[in-house]
Amino acid sequence: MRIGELSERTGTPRRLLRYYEEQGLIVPDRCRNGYRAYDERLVDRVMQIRGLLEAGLPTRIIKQILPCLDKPRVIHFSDATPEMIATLTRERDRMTERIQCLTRNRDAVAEYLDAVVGNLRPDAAPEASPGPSYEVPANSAT
Amino acid sequence: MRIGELSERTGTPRRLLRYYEEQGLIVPDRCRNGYRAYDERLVDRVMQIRGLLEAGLPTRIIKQILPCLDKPRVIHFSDATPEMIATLTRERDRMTERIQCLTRNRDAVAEYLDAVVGNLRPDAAPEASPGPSYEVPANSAT
DNA sequence: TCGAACCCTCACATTGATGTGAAGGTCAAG
DNA sequence: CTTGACCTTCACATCAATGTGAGGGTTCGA
Repeated sequence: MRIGELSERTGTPRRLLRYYEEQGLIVPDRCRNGYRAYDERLVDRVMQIRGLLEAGLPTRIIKQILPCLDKPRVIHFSDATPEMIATLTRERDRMTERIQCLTRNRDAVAEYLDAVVGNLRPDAAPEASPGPSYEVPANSAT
Repeated sequence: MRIGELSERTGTPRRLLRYYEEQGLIVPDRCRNGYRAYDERLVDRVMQIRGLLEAGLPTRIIKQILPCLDKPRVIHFSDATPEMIATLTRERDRMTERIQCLTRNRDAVAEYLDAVVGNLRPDAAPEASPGPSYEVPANSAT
């Protein structure tokens, strides 16, 4: 497929697809006329890239971990230098930290929301703890 | 404490502490001489901010979710406008997506690492062995 | 043959999070 | 009083990710 279709299917601006290529994250073929030709599998890959970028990983790191994520478990020993192992280990741990931080804070936000909508919408929420120190204003329904 | 101590205790450049203040994420007092005076609790708060930034949240969003995270569960109903509820819900869901994306990819990296160090020596310095790619025979769990 | 809808490269602009440094005020110790 | 280690504000620089558009080629259907 060409860049326009990939762009639509991934919700990614063409500009960024070219940028990811420039950063070495994806490597499309070229048609005879110079147009980029993307493999079907790049749809998933692009969304994976976007997710990782969204989660704060820089392209430099994404480029390094992408080869680990291919379906047929193939170990490229040329990539398995000591530095690469160290990098991957470090990134794995950093990702774990991010996950923990995000989880903690997501749960706190969710708890807050439960408390708020529990007061505003008594039909949708299960019983929250009896209100310790927050007060319900007299607000109109919905 | 003053900015230098907070900087050291959080591993955060002074520049960034002033930046976070400019963005409304932290609000230090001021001594009579104009120096910023930080409360002890800001140590945790700054590290929380850094974690969230690291995880890809912009300061604009962090500013909005921070008030939900205070220990004594106090609902500020002035913040509980419909737009605020919508924002928090959206951000909660985005955080969940990030967590899922990070978890998937972290696990893949971890699996890859397990396979690699499972073949090399898990503890000693691995050797830089040039060579082609190998298919790793079906490996069991660690 | 023309126009619309694609594609290309190149290049500059912007945004958010940072780095860096200048010019100067405060304060404790020598 | 001076020096050094703090602090202040201001401002410009950088970096990665992204926006935007100019200038131009390709393909296809009316």
